[in-house]
Amino acid sequence: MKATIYDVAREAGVSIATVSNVVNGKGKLSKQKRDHILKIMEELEYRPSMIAAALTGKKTYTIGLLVPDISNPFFAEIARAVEEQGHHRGYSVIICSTDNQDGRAERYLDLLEQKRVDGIIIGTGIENTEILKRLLAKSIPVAMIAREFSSEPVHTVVVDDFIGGMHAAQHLLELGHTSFGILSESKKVSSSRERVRGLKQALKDEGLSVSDENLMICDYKMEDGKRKALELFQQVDRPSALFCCNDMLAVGALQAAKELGIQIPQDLSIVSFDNTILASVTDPPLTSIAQPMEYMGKLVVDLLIQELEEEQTVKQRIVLPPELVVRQSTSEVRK
Amino acid sequence: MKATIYDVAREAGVSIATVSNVVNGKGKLSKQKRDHILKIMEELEYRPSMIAAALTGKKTYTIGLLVPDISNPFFAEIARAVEEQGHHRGYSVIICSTDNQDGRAERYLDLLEQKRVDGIIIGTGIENTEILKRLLAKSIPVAMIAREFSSEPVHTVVVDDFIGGMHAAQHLLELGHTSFGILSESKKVSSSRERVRGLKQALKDEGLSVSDENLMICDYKMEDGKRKALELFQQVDRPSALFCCNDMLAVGALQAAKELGIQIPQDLSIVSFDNTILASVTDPPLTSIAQPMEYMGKLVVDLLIQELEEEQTVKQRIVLPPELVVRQSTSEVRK
DNA sequence: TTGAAAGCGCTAACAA
DNA sequence: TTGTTAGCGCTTTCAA
Repeated sequence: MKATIYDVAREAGVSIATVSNVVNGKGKLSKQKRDHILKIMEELEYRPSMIAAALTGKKTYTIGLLVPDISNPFFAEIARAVEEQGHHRGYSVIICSTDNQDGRAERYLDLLEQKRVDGIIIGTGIENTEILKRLLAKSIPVAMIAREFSSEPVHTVVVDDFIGGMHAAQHLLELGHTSFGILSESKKVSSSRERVRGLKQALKDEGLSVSDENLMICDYKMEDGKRKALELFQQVDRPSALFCCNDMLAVGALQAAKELGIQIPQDLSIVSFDNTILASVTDPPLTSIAQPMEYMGKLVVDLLIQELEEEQTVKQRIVLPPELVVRQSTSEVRK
Repeated sequence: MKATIYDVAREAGVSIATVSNVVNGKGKLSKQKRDHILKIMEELEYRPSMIAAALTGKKTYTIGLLVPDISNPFFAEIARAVEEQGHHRGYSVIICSTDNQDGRAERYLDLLEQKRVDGIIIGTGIENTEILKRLLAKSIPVAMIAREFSSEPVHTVVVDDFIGGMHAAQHLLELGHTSFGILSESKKVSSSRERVRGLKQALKDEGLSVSDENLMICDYKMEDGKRKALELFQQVDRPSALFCCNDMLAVGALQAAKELGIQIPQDLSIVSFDNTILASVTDPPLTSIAQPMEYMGKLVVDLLIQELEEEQTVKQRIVLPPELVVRQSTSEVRK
């Protein structure tokens, strides 16, 4: 059976309080006695139960991470950064892939609450704002990453999606494009919404626009990007430039283009968003708006831990600048 | 403050035992009383503490997943499958990226033990077998995925790496190649070792071999694959075919080739392993030996849960067949 | 069918 | 400096 604090105490001839003290580095006791107890713990392979500790009021040192899909490279990189910084600060992370479904998110949130996690990082869109409001009302620390929730103050780390969308537009405009298509995620995903808004705004500034039939709403899956891209490409007036709200969709578009014999970038320029590993390895490599994923992950964790350790109440909203990375999926428009 | 079982009991005018029963669907009590209690729980937003439940002997319904790097697409897909099936069966998963460092793995293992996880899935190479032996000795359920640990019986789900290596060799041999290079991970990674062994065996069967200077040992990072590939490509007798132990390394090799102006597959054929999303989007797309990641993830979880719920002792070792997926990174050798 | 009470492994007063 | 003791929120006999 597993050794408990009682076993150690008995074996060492001290009280459990003393053992507890050496485990937590508290109290003053002779180095000799401490070493002795340490030795006993070693012998008994004693592993203090964080479960029991948590029950007495300590934290669980566990946080939850909600993302649409951990196998999506963007969220995989975010997760890695969160895990890294969490671990560094003494917290473990439980992953929760929501598939962008409110139902799943809600169930996961409930579960995390039951597991008494110390905080939750949300990187997934949640349509029903009630869910988030209820969560916040519970006074369990929450921080958002790569997603916004504007109707309530929450710690947030995002890239300026609107500016990112504008960057994409400006790049395409400089290349002479005048007709545009968009592969976006559902409007409930705040980041995609902003990106599209930024793109449209920049176009509008030049007296241009995107027609409704050229704006395709997709799932966040590659396959759906491909499907919707096929649809888009087969319309009568195919645009000369395509903006994809993330690399996954862009990869789908790339595949659709290949299937239809559309040459990238000669026949069609593509700008994507995120700049994950995918953007650098595709054929051709994708021009993409980069998000500093690693840094963002580190920041949310710090924000969250700051809140739950220092109970500070000023909610921060950190907005990082996106960066255009030009590769080979964009070129001057063919006259 | 959070509602406890006492609050519910008091409010409902029953004992905590009764509340406990309705939470767990045990005991027989009138539908009326049950509904009443359910209603109170709703009102109080009662969320039973799994921490407290775990302390009384119940499980934590949490498992740990050790992988080298969750941001690596292969492990991201494995993680997604593990999370999915875990969630389906009622378990949460804590991710642990070890960077292939024994030290990190050991610390994570200790932590998971303290958190009293119900079981651990290991998908990372651990050099020091003592660590694993100690873990197994503790009678905490363990299952391996995509990695082997042969000196002790453990539940294991792997692809037949040896056969996979042979497949790669056979494909290259059929294309007429006679000189080979290898980008492998460290020998401590059992899967890579077996893949290389399979490749070499198949070559040997044809009277061929790989010279030592053509076998490069890499980190599991893309950058290192590139670095080692550059080294390899700049040798006097550049091989006409390259086998990469995983997609990440192959992507690195692709980049090295591009940098040196080596055409793939005209100047060099590349076969990689894993068939992650990367293989399908690179330029050119990679011929790769596929592992059924999703299925493997589901299987380990089932194996692990079977062990920890039914305390069955016969350790299973499930070996799945790898599958050659031909894309455009391989072609007939140029005479 | 329901309740009282012991106990899970630990922390944190409070005493000694 | 060290020990005693009362919880933390739940499950689980055992009685009623």
